[in-house]
Amino acid sequence: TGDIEIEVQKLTVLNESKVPPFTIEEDTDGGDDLRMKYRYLDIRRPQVQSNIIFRSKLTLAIRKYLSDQAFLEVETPFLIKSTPEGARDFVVPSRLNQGQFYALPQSPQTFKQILMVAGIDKYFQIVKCFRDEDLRADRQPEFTQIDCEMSFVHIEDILNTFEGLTRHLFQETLGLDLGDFPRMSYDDALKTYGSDKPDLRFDMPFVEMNEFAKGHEFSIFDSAELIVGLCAKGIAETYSNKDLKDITEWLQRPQIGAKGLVYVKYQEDGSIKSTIGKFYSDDVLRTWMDKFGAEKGDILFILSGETDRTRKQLSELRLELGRKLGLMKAGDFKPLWVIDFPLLEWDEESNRFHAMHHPFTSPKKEDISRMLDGDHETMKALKADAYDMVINGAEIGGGSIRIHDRALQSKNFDLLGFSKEEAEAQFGFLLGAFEYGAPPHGGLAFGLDRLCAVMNGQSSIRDFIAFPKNNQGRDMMIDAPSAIHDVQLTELALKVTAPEKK
RNA sequence: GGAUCGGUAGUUCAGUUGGUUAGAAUGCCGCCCUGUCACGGCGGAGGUCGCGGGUUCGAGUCCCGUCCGGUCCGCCA
Repeated sequence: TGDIEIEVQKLTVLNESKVPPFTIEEDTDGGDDLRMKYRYLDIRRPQVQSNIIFRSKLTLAIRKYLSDQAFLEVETPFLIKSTPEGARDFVVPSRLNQGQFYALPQSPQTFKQILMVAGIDKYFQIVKCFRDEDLRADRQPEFTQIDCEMSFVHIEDILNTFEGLTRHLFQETLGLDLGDFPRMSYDDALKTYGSDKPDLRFDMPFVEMNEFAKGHEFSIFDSAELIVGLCAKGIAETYSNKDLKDITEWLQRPQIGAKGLVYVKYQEDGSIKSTIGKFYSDDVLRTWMDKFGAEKGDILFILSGETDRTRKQLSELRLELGRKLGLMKAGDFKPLWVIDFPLLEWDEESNRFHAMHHPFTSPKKEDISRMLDGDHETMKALKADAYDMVINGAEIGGGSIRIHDRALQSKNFDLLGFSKEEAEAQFGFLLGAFEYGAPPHGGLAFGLDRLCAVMNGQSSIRDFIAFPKNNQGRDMMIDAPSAIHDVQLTELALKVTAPEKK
């Protein structure tokens, strides 16, 4: 800012530069595509540069904190046997074993568990993971995890340890005290916010309305599995008919898929205006206001239909209102532990159970006996010692207490549809380890890129990664012939793309 | 795999119901100014309107196809 003046006496140009394709300044005029093509110019911009500096500082703070807590950083291999379930694997052809492939790890999960059996009681690793799935603003096919595991611990130990780490990181890098993280069960999160990663920077909780909204000859509500609404404060006078029409249409887009939106306006003069005034008297609608804790000037938004879908739709509406009404303030951080996830998730399509977290997750102690001889409905209701850390509606990390008993692990594989042979072939290494006094253990993994993005109030993780992937990724690929130049792959092997999800 | 938005100077974009020579800002080049800092003044260069086909007297604009990109859904244990 002009504090220092330099009198130039001699100027040597070390190397000339062409005119850059976009302005290399705080605010560039370059589009995403151009910035990626000339990433070496883009990274010169203060914005991107400070992101990369931040990431470096953050990983240093992580290593320091965990080391001080006696965690050991241990590397695990990248060229490994494929682990089914979950995402598609990236594969690498093997030179020595024609027609065979390595998979790149989706996470070092089994390796870190083996380290627990091996007596590395506190492990961490800042490690690349690979999942062959489509990109998103907050998702890259290769991404970095802060991967952690501890032996002889209960769920409390883990939550406290990594809440401590997170609090330390915010304090150290942003000078912010996050305080104690609130906790919420998975069931409550879905019931109250329609999401397993609610953004708590604003409240706007759901109110379920079946009990008092049914039985008024409004057939849409009467036939719905769930009627649920939320209250938007103080917008009744400013939210126009056009706004209401727009938000309804927004909800009806195929991505969200709501059938329609019911609103009840409680206007400043005390009058009620609603799409369903024909079925409900103003007096009845006023009693609704009490249930929502609504006051004059508020609007209730109500959706109905099948439970899961309706919750999800209302959750989208909640977030959209939060954005539109400016309730997600920059610099505001609201962390949350979501706990007590279900162990299993029934998949209608493949007609089998999937692991909600992963196949090594332990059911809650009190659920173990029910897991061993329960029926289908019991299985659906099993809860796991699994948890997610959520900050501002972003899933920052997640983990679980693992199974450390061979028999229980076998039972879990069984439930997930693995045959004994398949389980042995895929996970024999780990199952064998469990037979030698495996300690109780558990851990979690943070998404480093997401943590960086959330801490800096950015929605995209892209600018924390020096060389991110774009959707095509062509610039990072080589043609098959040169990739496998000295491997005599069969025609069949050449056609292999990636193993399909089982 | 699906939905949706977009592709026009180096860049970011505008371009009406189809109608002369396709514009703006910024950047770039030249000259002038020299305490400026988003400097200012004057002048100038720069476009196969993604690509291919069609309709039309006439297409940046309408239709069909195709390629590329963004966002979202599916997917992401």
